[in-house]
Amino acid sequence: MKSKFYITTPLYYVNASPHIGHSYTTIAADVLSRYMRKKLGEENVWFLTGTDEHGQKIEKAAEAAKLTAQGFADCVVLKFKELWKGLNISYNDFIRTTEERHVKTVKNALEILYKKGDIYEDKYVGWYCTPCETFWIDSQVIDENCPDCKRKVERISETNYFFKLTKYQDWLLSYIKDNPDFIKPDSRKEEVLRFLELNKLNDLCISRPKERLSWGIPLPFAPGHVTYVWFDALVNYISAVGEFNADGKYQSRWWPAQLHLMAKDILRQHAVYWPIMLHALGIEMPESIFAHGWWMLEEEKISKSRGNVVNPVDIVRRYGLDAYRYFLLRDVPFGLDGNFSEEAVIKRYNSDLANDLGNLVYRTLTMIEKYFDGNIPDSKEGRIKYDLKGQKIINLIEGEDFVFKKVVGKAIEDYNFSQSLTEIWNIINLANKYVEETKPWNLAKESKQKELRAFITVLVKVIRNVAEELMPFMPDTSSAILEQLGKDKINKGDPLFPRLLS
RNA sequence: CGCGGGGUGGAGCAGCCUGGUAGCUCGCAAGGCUCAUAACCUUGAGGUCCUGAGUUCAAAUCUCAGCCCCGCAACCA
Repeated sequence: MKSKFYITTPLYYVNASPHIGHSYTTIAADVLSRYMRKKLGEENVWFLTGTDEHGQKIEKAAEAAKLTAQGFADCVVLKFKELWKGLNISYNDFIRTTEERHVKTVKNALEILYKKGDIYEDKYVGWYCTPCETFWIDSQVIDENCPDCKRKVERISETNYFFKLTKYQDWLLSYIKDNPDFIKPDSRKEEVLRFLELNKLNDLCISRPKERLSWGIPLPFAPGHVTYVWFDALVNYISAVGEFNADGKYQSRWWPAQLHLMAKDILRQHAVYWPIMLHALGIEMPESIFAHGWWMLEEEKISKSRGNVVNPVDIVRRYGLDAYRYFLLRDVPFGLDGNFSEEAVIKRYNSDLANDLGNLVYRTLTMIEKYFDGNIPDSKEGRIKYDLKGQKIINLIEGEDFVFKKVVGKAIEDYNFSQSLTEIWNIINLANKYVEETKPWNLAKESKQKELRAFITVLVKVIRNVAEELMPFMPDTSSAILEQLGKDKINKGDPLFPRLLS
């Protein structure tokens, strides 16, 4: 692990409002960023997100909304930014592909590749599906219909510009093989490898004539054409954190990225197009690319006809922000697909947050009020003699090896968020058991103050450590817990997660 | 021969790569306890690990064949 951490989400396409999927990727990136800031220091972490705003779909959507393309994009960007604020996303930078810094870098990149001969002009003859913005060759088209959307395709013949993917296919294949951590998880890496082994890449058409698409970045060497969306969008990862100097050398404090995070549907672009673009530009590869799974909406069939789609804002309003963040990262191992349902959210909320965590904090606070008059016993006051079980727990959290901290951190660094949370819950459960085994109410009756003091100290330490480790996942909850335990006089107040009736 | 994911106690999953007493969470049942949010703790019931064949001393785990389910849509993470 390097001493700095640059992480990105994909640029979200602004042809509509953000949904659960966007929030998933971004929350995961946020958790990693927060964790890394704690580990490496604030100044050594850079978290980038943003929006992809060019292309035909945007142009069309804007038209439908009776706005200019830029005006339309501006509106949707606001929605994204609002959502990120609502989800407590701690991004350092938000880049839009319509910003000058980005446009400039894209143009530079295009120019460099053109001069180098990696972009060339050619006549394209074939079929084009306007709604899909996709080119098809004869064999793919079925009765002059788009194989994807089944609508009529147009026969077109036009001059376009192509990027020489073919030239670098072998290089990419061996790069991926030589760098086993480049594409994660492994199953995805295998997918890409197999794809590269079994197929011959086609050169990528990276332009659209202006007559057909005006909403894009013009090619510097062919002003009658604009760039294709993916060529535009991927470049953001470098345009946001650096620039090309006069010699065409890219310079940046943050590059290369430690991690590009995305969902599995855009792995191809990130694992094939992007590395080749970088390589052709003479730029270092990102350290790794991670493709996570999808959330399947359980009520999908219903929601399609009824039109009520799961909206992150609604879930947060109903169950709270941290419950949402917790659910997404806990319920399904990162990388696999999951099923989203409110029922599942409620289950997690009640059993994990209310019964386990919330209740542990609450019962502990109550005991501090009851047995110690609201003052947390000072652990410095004399040596504390823990009982055997208490000592075991203390060893886990503050023994030489800091086992607890280590296993939680290790899982996060492996991008295994659910595992990390499971480890945290293991110690929460251990603490709940410890209460049962120690029976503090008996100690109180027998006025065993010393024992009681040691007992409470164990619980307080567990809770503090849990809050500490939970910070990247549930920042608000962690702060609330630490604040409560930081007061001179405990006032337990309301439970953190009141049970929900389902 | 389209692509991809998957079939493990009532539900949701882990285990499979690197074969060797089948594990977790929820639910259910009984009991315990009272500091606590009808919470917490203990114990228990419940499984042909899709089918068949093969490899092996040994297969949920490896090989082959077959069956079945899901997505391939949108706001596409």
